[in-house]
Amino acid sequence: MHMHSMSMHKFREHLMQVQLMRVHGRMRGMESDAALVDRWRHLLTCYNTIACDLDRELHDAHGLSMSEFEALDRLVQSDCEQRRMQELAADMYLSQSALSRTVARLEKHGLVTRGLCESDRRGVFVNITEAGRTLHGEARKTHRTILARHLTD
Amino acid sequence: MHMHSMSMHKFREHLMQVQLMRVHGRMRGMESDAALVDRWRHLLTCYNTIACDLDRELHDAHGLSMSEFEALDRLVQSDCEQRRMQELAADMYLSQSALSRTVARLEKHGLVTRGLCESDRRGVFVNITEAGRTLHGEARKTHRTILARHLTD
DNA sequence: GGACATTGAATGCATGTGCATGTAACCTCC
DNA sequence: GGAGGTTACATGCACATGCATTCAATGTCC
Repeated sequence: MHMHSMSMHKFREHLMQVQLMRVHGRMRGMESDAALVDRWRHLLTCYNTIACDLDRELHDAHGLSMSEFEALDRLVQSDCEQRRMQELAADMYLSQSALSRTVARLEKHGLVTRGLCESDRRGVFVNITEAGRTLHGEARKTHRTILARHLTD
Repeated sequence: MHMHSMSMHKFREHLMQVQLMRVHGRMRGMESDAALVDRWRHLLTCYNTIACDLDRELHDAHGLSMSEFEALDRLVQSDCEQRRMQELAADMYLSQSALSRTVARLEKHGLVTRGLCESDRRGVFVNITEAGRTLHGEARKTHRTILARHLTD
């Protein structure tokens, strides 16, 4: 009987410790960790589902990769001529080298042209061509349709 | 006066048409298009910022790519032995071939082992090793830290 | 039981990406 | 004005990924 009382006491101590941990210790940290990971995985699947779909359909319908379309989209949106190159890279998620090659690809297909900047001859202007505008106009429909399919609540 | 009344009438008709368009026509469609693109761009930058950071730090600190860590994370989480291969590919965003190579890489570094499935000898089990568990335990801290840095409101 | 389709995984191939580096133009400080 | 550093872009390289294909094991229909 004495023994039983003791073990009960210890059990209560244990319960209290757990409760303390939950309130401002590790347990609570672990809970928010799980929530964090959930949010991250949700972000992962969202992004990958949409990006994959987008990339495939843009390619099949218009021969454009996602990055290429995003670049065209930025060029159309702010159609004042500026030293695009670095600004595009900053605005898009792409690294500088990746953007360089993306623009090279677009240029090869006649969708943009590279122009030298007079004031700073290191800089490079990227100008969208008429063909570029046209193709973007068509691809934009595909783009919006797919976004609507996935992103509408 | 009659004339004035007429043009006023036409003007009112025009206003009504605009309003109708806004309510359930093109104007509203255009507005939601812009909102859609905003949400998409937000998703893009969120994902790329975090993924880039995560990939770099996991690589520098533990020699793991993001996909490799995600695979280990899944293996630890549900540690019952199952015909992982295809389930992993489905659970993660990866294509079947990409997962095959990811597992090959992990195996080469001794973090997982491949095991044959007796009931269906086409299937492949993926088992995490002790070294894999250990490395995952360390990498998990880095992972959670970076998620917290970006995903905490 | 044997021909044909299907499934699970591995692999050849093309490609897009990031990192490190190269190269030219610009800037600064003496 | 000339040396050293910085900036803007291009390029060599390694590599992860997706698609198409291959190969073996399984399932199906006659």
